[in-house]
Amino acid sequence: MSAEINILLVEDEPQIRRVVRSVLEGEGCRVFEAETGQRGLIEAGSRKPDLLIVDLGLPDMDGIELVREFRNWSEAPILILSARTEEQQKVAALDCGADDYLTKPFGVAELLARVRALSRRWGRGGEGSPKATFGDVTVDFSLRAVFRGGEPVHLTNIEYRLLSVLVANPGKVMTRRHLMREVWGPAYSDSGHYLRIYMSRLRQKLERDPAEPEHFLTETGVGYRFEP
Amino acid sequence: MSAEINILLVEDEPQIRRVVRSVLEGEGCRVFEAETGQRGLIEAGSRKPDLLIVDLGLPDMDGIELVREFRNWSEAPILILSARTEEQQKVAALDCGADDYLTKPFGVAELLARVRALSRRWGRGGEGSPKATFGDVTVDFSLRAVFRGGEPVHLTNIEYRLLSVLVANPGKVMTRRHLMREVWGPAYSDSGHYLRIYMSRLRQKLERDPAEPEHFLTETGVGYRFEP
DNA sequence: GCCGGCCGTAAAAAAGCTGTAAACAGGCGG
DNA sequence: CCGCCTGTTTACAGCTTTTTTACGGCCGGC
Repeated sequence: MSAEINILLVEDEPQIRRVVRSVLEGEGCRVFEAETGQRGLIEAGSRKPDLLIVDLGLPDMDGIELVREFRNWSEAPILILSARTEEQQKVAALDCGADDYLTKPFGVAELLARVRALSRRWGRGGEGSPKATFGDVTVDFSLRAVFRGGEPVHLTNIEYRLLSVLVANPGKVMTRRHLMREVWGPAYSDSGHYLRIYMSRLRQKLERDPAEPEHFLTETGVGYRFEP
Repeated sequence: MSAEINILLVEDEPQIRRVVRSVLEGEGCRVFEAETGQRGLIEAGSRKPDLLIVDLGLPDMDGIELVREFRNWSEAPILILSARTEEQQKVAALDCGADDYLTKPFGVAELLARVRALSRRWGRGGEGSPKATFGDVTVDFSLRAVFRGGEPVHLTNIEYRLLSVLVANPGKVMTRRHLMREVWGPAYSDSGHYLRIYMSRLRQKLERDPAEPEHFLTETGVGYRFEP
């Protein structure tokens, strides 16, 4: 879930810092800390966090000011922590660009759930998209797109499915039977004629020299093998 | 700000419905109401709200169940209202796909601020301002308006929704099924005939040469892809 | 060297999918 | 009541993908 994301925590109370940090790190996040607003802005600039958690009651500056500054150059989601329950505070913070507002005291489970909700929204199509790379080719599975040297390569449905199965099992010999079942479904019992045709097409589209394939190798009498 | 956006309010208590409706309409939103979870799902399917506000304590079904169902076909933001303050409730709702959780009693100003925060996030296609640009076309999500070379282009409801979904996922292949669910709702299982028609209209209105589209590309056998 | 199985490529034919125009229906305002 | 706008249905021409069909090369056995 929120694994692998970077979080910057701007909070002056050491106890809260400690508990928040430990619980977030328990979820696999990387947590950076800042004790003051000034320090927070500097850390934000250098760490490029994916999520900002800010206490409104900082000693040196108003948290809202920090939010406003941060929003000048980053779209990352912001979660406000605050002891103040006045509605006006919440409205001001949210309208300045914060995305959520949690009043102290809060439960860690709720904090985690809100962090998850924010990072779930934010993570769309951005960073953690699963990709595979070999030679000058990259396959982006979440985009369902293939690029070669930066240029997009158009693959047919069958071509893409075949490629997916092969790339998902690098180095492993895939029997013709298995490949055909994965791509055409269990009904097809063709001796593997289709496979030769589509392998040929894949090689022509993705291999440097289709006559001497480097990545899509044939295992005579058995099937094919993908080598990154 | 939140002008022109459609909101569906699922709430069984008439008083709360009345106050929420009036305050949201005061901000220029269109508000639809549903008294039960069943009715809420039906309304959601037909009204295609841009934002869903749900009371967890519905008479006929658990609000969480509604959230889960809705999330099957739409990614619109969800704001939970609830009298329950137990942390477990909040965690469950947020983890099922809700984006924010507000406990009763709440202030209308805070409600509005949270609605603003959610709808502000929602239109984010690109960077900075809630606008998207490609070729000589700009889409202003907060105005729900489309301009081409500075001149306004009129899009019908369906055309606009389709455009929004596509533009929100640049470079990604969107399956016909997914597009239809986002635009027409979960009920439609049409094989994708509508889609071709409205794609054609979008291209005629927004592409330089509709016969050779540069931005709205078709992935034969799969769906469509938007390329900025 | 000859033969037979296996493999790769290149076409043509069939099937299925796609784009566009145009007719039809229903709501809404004048 | 009428006309306009929107969304839906229908029809058809054109294109892409898939499947079929055909042909030539490689390699080991004999």
